[in-house]
Amino acid sequence: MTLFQTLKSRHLVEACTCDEAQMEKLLEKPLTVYAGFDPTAECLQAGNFVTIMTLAHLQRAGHRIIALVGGATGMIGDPSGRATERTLLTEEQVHRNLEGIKENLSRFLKFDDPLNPALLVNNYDWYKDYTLIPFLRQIGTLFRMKPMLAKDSVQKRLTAEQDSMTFTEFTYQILQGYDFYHLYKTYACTLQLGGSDQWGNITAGTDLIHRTLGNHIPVNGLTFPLVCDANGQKFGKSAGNAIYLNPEKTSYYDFYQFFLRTLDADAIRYLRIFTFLPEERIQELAASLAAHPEQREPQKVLAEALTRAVHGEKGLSIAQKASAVLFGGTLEGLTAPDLEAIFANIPSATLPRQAIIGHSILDILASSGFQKSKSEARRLLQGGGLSLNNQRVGEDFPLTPAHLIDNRLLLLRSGKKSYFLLRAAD
RNA sequence: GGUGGGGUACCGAAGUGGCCAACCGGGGCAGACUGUAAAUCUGCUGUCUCUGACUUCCUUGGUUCGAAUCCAAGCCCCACCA
Repeated sequence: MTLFQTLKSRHLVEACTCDEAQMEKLLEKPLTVYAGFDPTAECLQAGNFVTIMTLAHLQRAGHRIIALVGGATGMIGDPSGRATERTLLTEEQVHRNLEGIKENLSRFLKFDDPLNPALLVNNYDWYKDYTLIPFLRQIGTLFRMKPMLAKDSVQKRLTAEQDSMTFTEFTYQILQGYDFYHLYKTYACTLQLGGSDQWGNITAGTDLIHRTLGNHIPVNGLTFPLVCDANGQKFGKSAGNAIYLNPEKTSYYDFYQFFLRTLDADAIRYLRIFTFLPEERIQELAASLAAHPEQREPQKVLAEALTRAVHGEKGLSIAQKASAVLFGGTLEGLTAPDLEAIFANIPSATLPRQAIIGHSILDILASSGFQKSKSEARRLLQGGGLSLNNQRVGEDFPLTPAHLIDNRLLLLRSGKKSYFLLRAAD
């Protein structure tokens, strides 16, 4: 199977700037390939996995990988797929984010491979010293208005009813296009990868290179589809919150659970996209899903593979242990340190002991910050959705020292999976 | 700049003097059923000292026994024209 066929079978191909047969042939020889990452957060998100996996496939096949972090473009904001303008990041934020992103990427891409190391570049490096006039003279002159205005991302914003596009955002495609030009000149990079929403930005680059250096220059773009779940929701969000790779932002447990909760209809496709499991194994899991859907074998394999890749054996083990405790039932035999470890990243609060003992559970729910207001707490309690130390609580009552695990912890839970740890301080 | 329309809870959207903490839909939160699935059904969704009280319907003043609803001024948004 050729690399291109592999990518196709893994749902990682949407479109390319040349025809597919040509692309298939191109990928047979080692190329230098790049894809961009927005440094909008201090770490990457599950939504970045598709890009990462595609790059990883290419690196495994012997291509040289460049991960471009958009230090400069991140300060501008990509208008693609957005109805409104992004909040601009500060310079310090972007620099902080770079470090985290490299760390995340290194879980999937080899940056220190002696034969074929991946590269990490930051486009801030080649834009930072530009001042306005040289930029306009040297780079601005390379672009033509008509194609820029014709871009889908621009048209959508210009015709949008509210909130029009700023010049700053409009300039984004110049930077993005010039990135490709720069990487071609510097690293002989000839292929750019991106999500299908990046089409306009990718062609801005290939067009630029063709126009300035000649149509014979073999630069191309390859896009992969944006991943949505069977309900049409964009992949990588859980209840509106992004799933981050950084355990401080998304706990091992939440990360693992996110994949474990994958819909049946998505599980097999996700295995193809997000893991390197061979097709035979995936077929087995598909059969397992069909025969015993309640076992959720594919989901378990998926969650395990990704948690291990991102968080290592240690993170996986914590996530699994936590899952067992949280879905197994009682907290029998668990000590406060156990709970602290399992719930390390779960929302928590510390209150003085005298603010807990003798106070009603209702007051505690609100005063700890677990529930937004006392009314909300009351509704939760009346609706039968509250558990204390994994035991359903039906009505209000005052707390006694007996409720404290190891004399210092309270485990509150709303519904089935929303936990909150309350510590008593002396 | 001119003319017209509009600002109601997380979003959309009713309500145009008392029956309004405000119909309805979406979303969200719980409950039942389940496989930590989907679908479905049920309840809740301003705050509190919670069978009642309090603060809300852009802002500020006013009319009135009583205003989200009427009046005035201001702020903001939209459409068409220039």
